[in-house]
Amino acid sequence: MLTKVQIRHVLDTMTEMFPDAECELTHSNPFELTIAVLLSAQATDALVNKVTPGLFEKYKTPEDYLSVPLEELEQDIRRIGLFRSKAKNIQKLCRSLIDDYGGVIPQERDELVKLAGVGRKTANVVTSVAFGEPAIAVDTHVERVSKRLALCRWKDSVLEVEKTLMRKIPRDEWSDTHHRMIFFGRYHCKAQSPRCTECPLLDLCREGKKRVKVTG
DNA sequence: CTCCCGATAT
DNA sequence: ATATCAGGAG
Repeated sequence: MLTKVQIRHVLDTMTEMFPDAECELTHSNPFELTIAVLLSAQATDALVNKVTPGLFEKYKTPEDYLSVPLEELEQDIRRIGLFRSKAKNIQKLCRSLIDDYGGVIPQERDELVKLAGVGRKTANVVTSVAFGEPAIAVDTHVERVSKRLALCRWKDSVLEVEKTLMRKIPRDEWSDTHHRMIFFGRYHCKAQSPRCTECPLLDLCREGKKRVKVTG
């Protein structure tokens, strides 16, 4: 585990590398953001962004998503993958938005996670990006980067990773750090071929040192 | 824990 | 061919 000074160094380095890191899912309101994040499970942002422009043009309100047969919505999002469960969740989500929330995405995380297809990670993204509430959404990138850099323990669950990061990072830096860690993981500390040899954090990364020794 | 699933990189 | 992708439900 890293010291306080080392963690400060990690945060500052990521800020230098990705000063403008932000949500890359295209959206223009909280409802579109929620749909986009739901669709992004086990899919790349790039692919989601290819589908959502047409989707958001066709479906603008919860009522719109409920106005077509399930099979039609499935075909509209088929390219993203996991399309059957996602289409079903979208219609269930829209039904409860109309029935229980006045057709509007709720701002509280405890309410968001009650929506179909919305778990803790998606809820954290929505509260943070759409409503400006400090949060750290632990996705595959944040988990991988946190474990490689020993910001948390290797065996930690995603919930434990989130708690650890919230404890070690100042609250007013949660959202920016969260996005910088995603960029760092997506473009630099990648799952398959991480750029360890050109990494400014290699000296405090056990995983990177091991990897450099093996691969050269 | 398993299952859902197509697109893309390696 | 296989791993991975802004996970969540059962």
